[in-house]
Amino acid sequence: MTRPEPRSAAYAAGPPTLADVAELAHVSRQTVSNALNNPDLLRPDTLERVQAAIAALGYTPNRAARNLRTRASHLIGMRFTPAQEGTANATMDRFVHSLVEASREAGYHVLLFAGHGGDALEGYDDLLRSTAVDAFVVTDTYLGNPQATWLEERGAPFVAFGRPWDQPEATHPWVDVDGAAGARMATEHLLAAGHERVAWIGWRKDSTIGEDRRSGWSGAMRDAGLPTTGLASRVEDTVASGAQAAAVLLDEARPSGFVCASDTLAMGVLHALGERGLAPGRDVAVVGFDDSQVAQVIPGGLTSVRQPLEQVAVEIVTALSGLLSHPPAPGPNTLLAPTLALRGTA
Amino acid sequence: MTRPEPRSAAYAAGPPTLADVAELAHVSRQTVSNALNNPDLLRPDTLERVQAAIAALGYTPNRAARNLRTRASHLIGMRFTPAQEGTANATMDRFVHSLVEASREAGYHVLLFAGHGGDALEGYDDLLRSTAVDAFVVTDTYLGNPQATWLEERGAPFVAFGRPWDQPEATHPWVDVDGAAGARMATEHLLAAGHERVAWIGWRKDSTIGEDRRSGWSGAMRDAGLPTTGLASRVEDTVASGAQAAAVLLDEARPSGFVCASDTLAMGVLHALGERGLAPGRDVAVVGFDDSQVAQVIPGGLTSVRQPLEQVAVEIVTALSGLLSHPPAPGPNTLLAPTLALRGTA
DNA sequence: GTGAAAGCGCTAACAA
DNA sequence: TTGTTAGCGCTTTCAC
Repeated sequence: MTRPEPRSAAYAAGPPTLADVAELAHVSRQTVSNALNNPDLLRPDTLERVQAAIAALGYTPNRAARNLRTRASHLIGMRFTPAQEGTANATMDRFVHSLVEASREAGYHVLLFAGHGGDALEGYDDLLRSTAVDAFVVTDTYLGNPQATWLEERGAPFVAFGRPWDQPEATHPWVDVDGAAGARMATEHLLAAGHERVAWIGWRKDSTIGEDRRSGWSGAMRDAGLPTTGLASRVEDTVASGAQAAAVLLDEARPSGFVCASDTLAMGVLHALGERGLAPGRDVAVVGFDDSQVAQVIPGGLTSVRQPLEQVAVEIVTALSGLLSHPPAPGPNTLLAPTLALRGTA
Repeated sequence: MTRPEPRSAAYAAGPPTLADVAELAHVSRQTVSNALNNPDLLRPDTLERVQAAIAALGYTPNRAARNLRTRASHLIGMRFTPAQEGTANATMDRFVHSLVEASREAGYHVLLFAGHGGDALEGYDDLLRSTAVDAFVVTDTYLGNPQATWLEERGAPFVAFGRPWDQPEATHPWVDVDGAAGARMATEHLLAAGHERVAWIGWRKDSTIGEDRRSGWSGAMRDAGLPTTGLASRVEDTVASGAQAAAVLLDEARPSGFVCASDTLAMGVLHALGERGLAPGRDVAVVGFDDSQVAQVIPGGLTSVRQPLEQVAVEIVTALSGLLSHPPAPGPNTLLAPTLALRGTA
């Protein structure tokens, strides 16, 4: 004890420390620490006295000191990429909030960092080497990016939102949403409503996640004994591309319904329908993907596949907790089923 | 120096420490520290040798240790509230990313926390007392919430996104967007296009921010010598409310244009127009507020007032840096002008 | 310009 | 059950 006089809350030059609590409760610093971390070790009356002192001073352990000692920050790092302008993609907002909430319940906070221009890895490297975070949540695995591999090589704990499509040798934990099941659900919904010519507008072939969703559509069509030839289009994820693809399909294949890989593409379809005076939902059915705000607020609403992001976040934090426990207890990877948000277009 | 043998990067049991670098460069630990924090103090050749060692080991200072010593975390805390489902409000996503980016340039990271159910203050209190963050960014001042006052009482450094409308005695730094100027800009745009009966659909009167925006509309109308009687409506921020308000106004006041306090309300107007077979932009002009994804992707696009969130973030971080420097240098509060994103509806 | 010593606030190991 | 000792990795005096 080097500090000459203890600081009361009223005269605090800074937040109270363990020593202040100890002095007030007439115990040693270690006993206060135990009261916090191993309350079972204390005699009930001592514990009570210490807790009273803690409450009286409004004491909360200093994070930096605790982090230094325990070699843990209780921080989860995540690279935050904003929704692209001009698209309807908006899963991030919902996911981040879910992650923050789920992390809190597990005693963690979420630290955001940006991809430093070209080098996405730099942010990870910095945080890792400075031991600023305990683990990462990697969200953009679908880009075929090297982050997962890179982190795995370094033995950095992380959980991916998204399966390691391109890395069959990957062994890291992941949580994902079954996109194929989502597209199948959407397609079967249209088939059940009597549609027979259901078209697909998806992403370019190099998008594994897009191909996965597409397989849900083609599988459902095949299972129903319906042809798919000429009914599919692979384009960029923009409204204009969706509109253009829809126009071509309407001319050449006369579909009565569209299932799309994204709400952005679905908006393109609505655009194309509008230009032909066709009413979405009545003349032609449309289903999007992601249940974005756009799907929710456009007149009539856009039927869309909704990812259970809250559940994804919970599973990710569970996996993370397992990973960070001693000894590490990697849980099973989980594949969650999406739901279909029914609205006016289907 | 208690560690028996230095750890090379190859045999690292953990990340290298200052001592490892010192040993490799044949200098003392303090010299390495100086090389990092006060390079001017070193002789060029020593500096070079130390830097080589740092690079060789891939050394990055341990955050927890540095934080403990310097009593700073280089973390900025922010309460993250997700966009409400069923609305078009989506400023958070863009703002958070801008903040992360601006913070990075100033050497900070962003730590997110959730409002613990009812008690929004709890999250702030925890982080503050555990000295987990250096400062806060407070975004939801418009709710008339007590956070700003609460933080100010405790002398906690923070910058608000939003003026302290309800607290005239507040002296904390803030950055805001001039909502009145935005609504005025939108209104004047319609007036310049020949509209004379421009209606306003805004929020309830207890929303100061809503009243501010409304004043931009009414001011522009007054300046143009036009009447506003019967041309305004105050409703809840939902699509349904917007649609209902638009329907009433169309029946009773025959406006040729609408300016709305949000894109959500503007979508309601589009809804109402659609039901009457009126074409947005051609028959009736509509302007929203926030330039959400919805505004960007609906067929034809929704003209909307766009907040300069990137700039807001930069100003906030600037203010924060001033606040956290020694001695604190509070900058001037800044009020930024929005722009008008012109699209099909106006 | 460089090195030695001290200590930030906490917790792990051990002693009493 | 409680207290003592040591030290996490870093930076800040202060000698040299």
